[in-house]
Amino acid sequence: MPLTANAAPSKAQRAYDWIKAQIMSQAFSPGYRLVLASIAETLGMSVVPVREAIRRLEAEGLVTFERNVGARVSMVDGEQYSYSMEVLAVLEGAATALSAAHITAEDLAHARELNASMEASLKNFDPQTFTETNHEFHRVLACRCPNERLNDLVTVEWERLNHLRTSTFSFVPERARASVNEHHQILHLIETHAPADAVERAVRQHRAATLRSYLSSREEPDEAQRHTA
Amino acid sequence: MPLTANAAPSKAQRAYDWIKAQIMSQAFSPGYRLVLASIAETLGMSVVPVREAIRRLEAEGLVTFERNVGARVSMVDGEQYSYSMEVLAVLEGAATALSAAHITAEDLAHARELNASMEASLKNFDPQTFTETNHEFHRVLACRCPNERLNDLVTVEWERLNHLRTSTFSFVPERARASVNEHHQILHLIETHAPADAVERAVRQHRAATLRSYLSSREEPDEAQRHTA
DNA sequence: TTATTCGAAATCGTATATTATCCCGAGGGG
DNA sequence: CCCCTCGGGATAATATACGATTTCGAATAA
Repeated sequence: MPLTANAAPSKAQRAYDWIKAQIMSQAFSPGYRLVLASIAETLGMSVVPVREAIRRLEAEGLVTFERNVGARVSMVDGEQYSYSMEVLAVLEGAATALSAAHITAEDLAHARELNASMEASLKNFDPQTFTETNHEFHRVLACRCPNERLNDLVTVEWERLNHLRTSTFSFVPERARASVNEHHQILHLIETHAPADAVERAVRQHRAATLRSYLSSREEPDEAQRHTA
Repeated sequence: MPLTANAAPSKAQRAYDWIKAQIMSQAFSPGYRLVLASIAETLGMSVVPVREAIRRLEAEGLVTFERNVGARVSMVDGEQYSYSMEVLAVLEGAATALSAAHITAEDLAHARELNASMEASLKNFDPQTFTETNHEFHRVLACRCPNERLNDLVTVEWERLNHLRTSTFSFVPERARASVNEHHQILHLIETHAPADAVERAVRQHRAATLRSYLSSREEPDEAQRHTA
C-alpha cells in the first residue's frame, strides 16, 4: 500500500489548479503571456506537466494557444462577453428551472439570506463582493438541478466570465438594485412552485437584463469622456 | 516565408484529430483503452504529443482519465446520455431560435431537401444514415446563429452523443417518422418568421420527444426478453 | 481449495536533451 | 530614407530516458 495516503495530486494537476487560480484571481489577467519554462520553474517542475495543464485550459476556453508562439490568457472582447452572457442566460435558466422542484426550504432560506446581504451592501457598494455574492446566490438556486452535465456547463461558463474583472456590476452599479429585486421575484416563483418554464423565463430575462445594462453602458463612456475631455 | 505552405499541423494536433476520428467512427468504442505508447507508435511520433491530445479530449469529455492507469473512451451510461440529450435540447433550441432570423432561402431549401431525403429513407431504414442526415438538418437550421460560443457548445454536445452509436434511431426506429413530421413544423415556423421563443420551444420539444422515445424503449426490452426467455 | 504475498510486465509520470520556429534588431542594398 | 535579408535569442515542439505505480499471475502457505 502506498503510504502516500496523503494526496500527491499529479504535477500536471497542480499546474492546472495553480494556473487556473492565477487566472481567476486576476494575477494573470487577460492577454497575459503564459511562458512554459517560467511557470515550470515557479512550480518546481519540468515543462511537460505545464504543457498538459495548458492544453486542458485551452479546451475550456480560458487560454488561447498559437502554434510555436505560446499560450495567453484569453482576451474576451465585448462581443465574446455578450455571447457568454447569452449562453449563461440559457444554461442557468434551464438549470434553475430543473432545480426548482428539488429546492429545499434551507436552500431558499440561504438564497434569501444572500440576497438580503446583497441588498444591505447596496450602500458602500463593492462590485467585487456584490458579484461574488450574486454568483453564490445563483449557484444555490441551480445546485439541485439533477442534470450534472448541465451543472458542469454552467460552471464552465461562469468561470469564463469571471476571469474578467469585467463583472458587470463594476460597469453598471445602478443595475445592482434592479438585480436584487429580480432575485426576490425569482425566489417567489420557486417558493410558490410556479411552472418550470416560468422560472426559466424569469432567470433568463434576469440575466438578459444585466447584459443589456452592460451593453448600453458601453455607449455612455464615450459621452462621459467627451464631457471630461 | 516558410515554404511549408502545406500544412505541418503539429503532431499534437494530428494526434488529437486522429484519436477523435477513431472515436467518432467507432473504431475506438466506449470503454476502449487508450494506450499512449501504442498510439504514438501507430502515428509515428513520441508519446508527448499523444498525451497532450488526450488531455484536450479529456477536457471535452470524450475520454476519461485515471491517474497512473490511463485513458479510455468515456462510457456514457443511460443517465449521462439523458443528461446530454437534455442539454442539447436546451442549447439547440436556443441556437436555432437565434439563427432563425438570419436563415436564408437557400438554407431553408437545403433543410427541406435533407428532410425529404430522410422521409424517403423511411423504408429501407438505415439508422446510421438517418442519424447523420438528421444531424445535418439541425446543423443547417442552427448555423446562422450569430453566437459563436453557443454554436461551439452545440457542436461539442453533438459529438459527445455521437460517439455512441446509440444514436436513438437505432433503438427506436418508430420515432423516425414523427421526427420527420416535427421537422416540417419547425421549418414552417421559421419560414413564417414565427417568434423566436416559438421556434425555441418547438426545437426543444422535438428533442425532448426523441429522448422520451429512447427512455421508454429502455423499458420494453425487459418484456421482450421475458417473452423469448 | 483459497487466500496471500511476491515479482515481473505493462504503462504512466516526469525530467532532460535536442531540434524547429518565431520574433526582432542590425546591417546592407536600392 | 526605406525595404530587404540575415543572424541571434527566446521559446515552443518533440524525442528520449528513466523512475514510479498499477496490474496480474504464479508460487506458497493456511
